[in-house]
Amino acid sequence: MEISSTLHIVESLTRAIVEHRLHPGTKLAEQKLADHFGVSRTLVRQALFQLSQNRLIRLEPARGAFVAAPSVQEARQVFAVRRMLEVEMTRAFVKSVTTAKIKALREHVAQEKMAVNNEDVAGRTELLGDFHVRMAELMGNQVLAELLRDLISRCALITLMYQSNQAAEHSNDEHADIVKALAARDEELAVRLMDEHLRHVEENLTFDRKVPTNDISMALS
Amino acid sequence: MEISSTLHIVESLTRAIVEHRLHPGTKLAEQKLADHFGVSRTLVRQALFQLSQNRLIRLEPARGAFVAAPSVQEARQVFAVRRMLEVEMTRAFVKSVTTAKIKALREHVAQEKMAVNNEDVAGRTELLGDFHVRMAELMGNQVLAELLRDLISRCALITLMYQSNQAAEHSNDEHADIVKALAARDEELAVRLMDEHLRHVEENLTFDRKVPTNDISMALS
DNA sequence: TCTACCGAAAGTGTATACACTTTTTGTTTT
DNA sequence: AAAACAAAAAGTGTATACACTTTCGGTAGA
Repeated sequence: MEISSTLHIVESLTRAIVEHRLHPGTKLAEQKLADHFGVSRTLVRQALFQLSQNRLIRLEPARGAFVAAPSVQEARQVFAVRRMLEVEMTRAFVKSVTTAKIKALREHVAQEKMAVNNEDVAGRTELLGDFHVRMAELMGNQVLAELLRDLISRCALITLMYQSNQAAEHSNDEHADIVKALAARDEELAVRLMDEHLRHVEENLTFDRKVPTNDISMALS
Repeated sequence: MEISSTLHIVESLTRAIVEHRLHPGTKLAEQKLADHFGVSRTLVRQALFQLSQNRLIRLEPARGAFVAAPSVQEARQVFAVRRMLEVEMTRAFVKSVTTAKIKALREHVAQEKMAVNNEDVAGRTELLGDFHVRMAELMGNQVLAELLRDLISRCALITLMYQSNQAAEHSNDEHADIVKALAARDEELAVRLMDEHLRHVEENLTFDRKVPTNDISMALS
C-alpha cells in the first residue's frame, strides 16, 4: 500500500487546496477525511497538524480545521521576504554559475513553457514556483531551498492560483530572461530582472472571491 | 491545569535541548516522557512531531525520537540565509526608522546587557536571538519575524549554546553598534555592521562534543 | 415573528488497546 | 570466548473508545 498514509493525505489535501478545489474557509471534518482516505482519525489529525504548520489550513481549538484564507497583508509580507532572499540568491548564483547549472535551469524553463502552452494549470503552477526552488538547490543551499518552497506554497493560495494564462506566460518569459542574464554572468541585470519579476507576480495578485464547494468528497474526487 | 499540555511539553523539551540538559543523540522515549509529564502518549507524540518540524529533534520511523545534531554544513547554510535576510532587513529598517523603534531596540540591548553581566546563559541566549526578531517585528513584517525566530532556534543548538561569556558580550556590543548606526540613519554602516556581526557569530561556532546525559527525568529535573 | 432555551447530533481532545517492529538479553553453538 | 540465534521486553504505529465541546433543530415564551 502506502509507505506513509499521512504523507499521502497531506499531499492530496495540498493539491486540492492549491488547485482551488477546496476553497478558503471550507471546514475539514476529521471523520469525513478519515472515511475518504480509509484510515483512522489519528492519521488525519497528523496530516491536518502538518498542513497547519504549512499555513494551508488553520486549526481552531475544539472547532476543527478550515482551509486558510491568507490576508492580503500576509501575502505582501511573504513577497517582501521573497524579494530579500531571492535578490541575494541571484547575486550569489551569478558568482558561482556553471554551464551545468545554466543547462538545468534552461531545461526547467522549457518544461514550464510546455505546461503553459498546454494550459496545464496545476502543472504550470508547480513548475513556475519550482523555478525559484531549483535555483536554490543548484546553489547547494538546501536550507534556502526548503524555505523558499515553504514561502511559495504558503502564498500559492492567493497568487499562482488566481493567475491568468497570460500572467503565467509572462512569468515564464521572465524566467527565461533571468536565465539569459545568469548565463551572461551579468549580476546587476540578473538581480534587477529577479526583483522586477517578483514585483510583477505580486502586482498580478487578484483578490477575487469565488463560490465555495463545501463537499469534501467531491473536491478530492 | 494547563491551557495546552502539548505546548507545555514542547516548551519544556525545547528549553532542555537548547540549554543543553539533553544532548544531541539522546533518545526521547514516548512513554517515559508521558509518565514524566503525566499525560498520554498521544500528547507526547504531538509535541515530538512539532519539535521535529523545528529541527530540534529528528524522528526515525519505528525507532523513535532523538535530540538533533545539526551538521556544520547545515549551520553554515542557515547563516547564509540569515545574512541574505537580515542585510536586506537592515536596509529596509533604516528607511523606515523612527525614534520609537530606536527606543525599543535600545531597551532590548539594555536587557541583553543585564543578562550577559549576570551570566544568565539561558536568558542571554534567548535575548541575543530575539534582537533580530525584534527588528523584524518593529518593521511590521510578522512573516519575516516568525521566519527569523525559526532560523535562529534552528541553529541555537550549535551556536549560542556553545557561546562563551566573552562571545556573548561581543554580540551584545555589536547589537549596540548596529542600533547606533540605525539611529544615525547610516544605511551603509548599519548594513556592514549587521553583515559583520552575523559573520562573527558564525565564526565563533565551536563544534565541541560533551558527555551526554542519557537520563531524561534527570535532565528535565 | 423573533428570541431564548433545551436536547440531540456531530465533532474535537485525550486516553487506551493492540498489532507490529526494534532492541535487549540469555542461551546455544562453534 | 566470540558469534549466532531465539525468546522476551520495550517501543512505535494505528485504531478505537469515551468524555467534553460545539453546532443545529425544534419548541416555548415574549
